Amino acid sequence: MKKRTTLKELARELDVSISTVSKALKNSPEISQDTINKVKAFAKLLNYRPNNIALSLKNKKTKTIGIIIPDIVHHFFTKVIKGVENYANAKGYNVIVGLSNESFANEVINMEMLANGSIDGFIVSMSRETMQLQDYQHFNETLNEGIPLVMFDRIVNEIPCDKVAVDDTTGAQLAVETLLSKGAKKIALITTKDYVSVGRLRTKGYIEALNSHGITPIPELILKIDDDLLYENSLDNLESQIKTLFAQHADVDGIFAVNELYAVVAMKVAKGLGIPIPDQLQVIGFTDGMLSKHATPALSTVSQHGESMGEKAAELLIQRIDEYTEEKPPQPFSSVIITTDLILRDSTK
Amino acid sequence: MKKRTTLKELARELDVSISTVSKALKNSPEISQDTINKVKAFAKLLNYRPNNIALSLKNKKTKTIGIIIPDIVHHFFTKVIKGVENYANAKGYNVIVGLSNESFANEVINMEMLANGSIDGFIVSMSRETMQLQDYQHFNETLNEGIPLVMFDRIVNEIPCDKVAVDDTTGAQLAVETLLSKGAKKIALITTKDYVSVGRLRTKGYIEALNSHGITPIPELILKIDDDLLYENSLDNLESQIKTLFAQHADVDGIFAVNELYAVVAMKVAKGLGIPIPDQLQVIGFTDGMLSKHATPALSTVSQHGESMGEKAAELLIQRIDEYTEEKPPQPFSSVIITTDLILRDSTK
DNA sequence: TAACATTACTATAACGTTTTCGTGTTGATA
DNA sequence: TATCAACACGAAAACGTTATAGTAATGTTA
Repeated sequence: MKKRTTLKELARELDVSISTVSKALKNSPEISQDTINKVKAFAKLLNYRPNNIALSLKNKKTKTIGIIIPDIVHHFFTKVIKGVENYANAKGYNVIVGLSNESFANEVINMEMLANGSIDGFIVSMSRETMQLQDYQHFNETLNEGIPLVMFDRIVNEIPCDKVAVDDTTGAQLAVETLLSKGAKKIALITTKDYVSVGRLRTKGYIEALNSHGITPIPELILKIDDDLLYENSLDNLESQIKTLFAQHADVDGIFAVNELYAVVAMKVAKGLGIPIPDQLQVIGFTDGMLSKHATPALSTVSQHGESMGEKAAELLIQRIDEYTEEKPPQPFSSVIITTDLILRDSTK
Repeated sequence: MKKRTTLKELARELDVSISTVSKALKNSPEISQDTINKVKAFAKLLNYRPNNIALSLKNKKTKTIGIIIPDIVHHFFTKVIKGVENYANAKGYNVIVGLSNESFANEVINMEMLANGSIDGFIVSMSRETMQLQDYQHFNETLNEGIPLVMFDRIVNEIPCDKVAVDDTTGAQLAVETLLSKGAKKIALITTKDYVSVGRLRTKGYIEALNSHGITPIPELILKIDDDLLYENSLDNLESQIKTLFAQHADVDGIFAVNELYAVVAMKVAKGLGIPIPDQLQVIGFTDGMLSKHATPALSTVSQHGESMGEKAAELLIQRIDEYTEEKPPQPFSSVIITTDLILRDSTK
């Protein structure tokens, strides 16, 4: 268990100054080829590698970016992380992950932990609680300190920063219109409470699609689930609500759900009630994850391209970091929309 | 966009020395209460927070740990990350994620990137390629440099470090024995190639269970899938292999699969062939993820408790880091086994 | 009142780099 | 042979901390 080799040690052993060693390793023209060779050979021998922390301190940049997400067990978020990693690593950045667990306090703590010089910028998707409380002070503080921030997926307009979002409304609209075009007459919606932006927007898409087809949305067909359910095992409540829906509206022949779990649970309930899918009931979900692919029947769904979102977010962030460090004039903030794709599988005709 | 406040600025503004400011903020008895109050008030006013990087350089520890995994889209790995985060954050550590994408080169690059002072220790699950190549040099180098390492899940004995594993063999054995006790006579196995340690060990459990019941394993009933399939969409090959199996051995009445995806695909094929589950065919998988819970029928499975594994790994690592920094005598390496649980659902009788 | 403690600070080194600005040898030039 | 580049290197500051050692100005004691 040896200590890490430092420039100082190399210098001492080679009987030259630290400066010389540093310059030699960087092929400085100030240093003779002879010395360069000697230093390099010796450095390789001792397996010298520069200390990143010292470099970070000197350069005032850490070459790492922090990503704060509500939950990592969600397939969508892991896709985003993967995208961020792809882009960031290629650019020589590391990625540090903070989990808020949908809690405001955790989000704040995590960001504070990282904002003290550990990272050059943030990529964030807000926790549910933050959206509820509408307290965005920690974001604004971060921005004020000169730390760039890119928000994705769960976005709010109040924060002046780059954003990457999914075209939730359009995606939902297309899904519902597809259901209509495939013959569904009475389409139910399973969504989240309105404070979750993505739920709200997808609900909007659902309503717009119906309206544009001259159909008046029926409130009873809209199930607004408390998002807690997603993260606990207590899906029973969701199941019973869906059962009630079927009981009261036996003629529902289409379901659009704002995530794949809701969709899969709906299918499960329907199958339990002996309702054939897609013959009597067609279902479309949102987010193309494991569940959609391997459900029976395979779920038609709106694919969000999480990996692309992550890549785009990383790109925007690193651009912004460069802008700061190179003291370029600030560009206006961009809001990138990643378009969705409708993937038709066996839960639709 | 102000600059970060430093001790130096506080000192200048307050017309005292940097040392005084530093000590005042730490309530040093050397400093008068008067000055302490003044400094603290001013520091709060300017929103001073110490620069982590400078502290890292000084303390020679970064308070962050690196976790290197083959893939983040796997539910099991995200569970582990969550466990690591839980424990690490509670101890004031950050978690930095590196993805190897199952590639040896990526694993090496990622570790090198982090080993240059960015982290205090590693938690690693080897990439598939690394297991194939059996090249563990980067691990040994890391250890030689005094950076502690904890391996989990995909483990190899050659590396002298702490380990956290699942009792793969026992778990598999129990699963197969349960299948037998529930009346299955002819049990097939869907596993990975042998170089994947977990696949090999679970296969061992399968064989031992059969042997202990006086049943001779039939090679044709053992499908060794190339793991590539897991990560691509090309599950078709797997499906066709399973179909062939059913065609040649119509009397197979039990399947044990070494992961949940294989199990779910097997169920899908069986359902396609009109084989009723669990009446005519019982299935048990490994890893309790989304797929298992929401498959129809819900999949009986061996639960690995990924979150506990992550927590344990983090605990071992941080213990080891403390041991290093406090220069305690080295403890022998521990190999912790996280026991599995068999969760019985609807795919078994 | 000289010696010594105590108080409340300040100066400085150190962590491992990079970089700017010297500086002492050479060899060439006038 | 005095002057001046060119060359090859070293010293020192800087990044933001902390910790050790030093130092004035007091107060206390014999």
